[in-house]
Amino acid sequence: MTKEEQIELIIRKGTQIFNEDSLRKKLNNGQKMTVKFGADPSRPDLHLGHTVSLRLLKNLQDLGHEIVFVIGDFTAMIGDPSGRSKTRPALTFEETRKSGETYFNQVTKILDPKKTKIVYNSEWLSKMNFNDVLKLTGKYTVARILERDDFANRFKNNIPIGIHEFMYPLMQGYDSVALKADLEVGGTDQTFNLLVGRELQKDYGQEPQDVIVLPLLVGLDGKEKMSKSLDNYIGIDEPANTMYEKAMRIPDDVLFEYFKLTTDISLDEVTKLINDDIILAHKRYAEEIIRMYHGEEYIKEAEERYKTVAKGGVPEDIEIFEIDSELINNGILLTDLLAISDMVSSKSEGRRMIEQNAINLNGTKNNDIKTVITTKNFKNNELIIQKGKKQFKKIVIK
RNA sequence: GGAGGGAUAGCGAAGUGGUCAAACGCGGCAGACUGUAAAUCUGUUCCUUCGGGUUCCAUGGUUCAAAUCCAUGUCCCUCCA
Repeated sequence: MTKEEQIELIIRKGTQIFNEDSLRKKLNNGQKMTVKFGADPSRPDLHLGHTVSLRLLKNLQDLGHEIVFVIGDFTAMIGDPSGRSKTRPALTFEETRKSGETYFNQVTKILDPKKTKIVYNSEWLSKMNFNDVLKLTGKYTVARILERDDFANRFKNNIPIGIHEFMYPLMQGYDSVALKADLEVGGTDQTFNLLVGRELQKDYGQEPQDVIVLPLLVGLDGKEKMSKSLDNYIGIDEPANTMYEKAMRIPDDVLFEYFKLTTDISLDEVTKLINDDIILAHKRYAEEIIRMYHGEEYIKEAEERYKTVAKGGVPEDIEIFEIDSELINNGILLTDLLAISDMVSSKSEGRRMIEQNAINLNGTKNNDIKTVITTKNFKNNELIIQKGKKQFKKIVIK
């Protein structure tokens, strides 16, 4: 690929670019850029959604630019005092460094570690005194902050906004000042914050960074953006088998997006694949991501396995639950077994599952809630319980 | 500082003394149909030894009986200053 082609590829990926002319100039003159990318330290498990940006960053690295990941440890260490996001407890210094390390290890699966740097924004934010903070806040107005969509919505719907939340865009923007960033990359949900960086840099007498806004990858539910917490993700660390399965489950009408955002296959080819045979297109996608994150040699096995399992077969890598022989010898109610092996969250739910004909014991449906499990139900010392189509557990007597 | 409104299951939202384990919608799970897709239809969605037990922000109180009434507290919103 020529340099011109590489540049075009980079430009093409952004849904929005501020400012394209300036970015082209910087890319063309070959001067080494500092490319800023904000990272969320609380969830370092990478999935395909992250790879949309990472792949672009890789393109930039290939042109010789330096990628700087900014870990927002400052806010993470304070925690969110509003109490509404209980999922974000305050982290200790050590914890933030550790997740930074994990982050680095993961992103360098795609990126060149030599051209990748991790920094923590507490390095400069924690040194600011109240004067500095006032100076920073003085650069912006409430009205301008309220331009941001999610603030505007919350305000309109009477959902509280903490003052500190108003500060987040400013803090993120200030990161760009501290780093003297030339370019920042982020998802469409970050557009506002990315632009604040530009404004602040101007105020602090710097050349404003350019910004590439990337589309967000929608999750396997076809609705929400891909995220671990919604469990609609394909992780790049997941086994090839799982990737294959999940790839087949991508809703048809977003498959094109997946190809476009996460692979290098030309869009013409993708269009053809999808129009010709949607199922084959899914398979092709599955092969593609397995090739990228595991290797060619894993494809065949994953495909074979998918075929068997799809036909109603039983996967081979089932989670095992060991049970005391005493319990089995005395006989245990199926509802109880389901509950203690964690297949259902309560005995009541277990009973419902049985009643709804969702439970399969070693391949045979069982809808009697009074079923008692004894050694007779075991074959070669194992009992495979299937709940619904996708959940399996192998019970083994200890 | 003053006046008023509110907090109900994962979420949204009814319910204002017994008929409330709490309508309805979304989401989740399961069954049918399929391509382990979507759409659609059906069932289900606090726990339970199936007798019952524990829920409607918290703590006290009134009552034979409280999600519902009263007191205090916590949090949120609106208007005025």
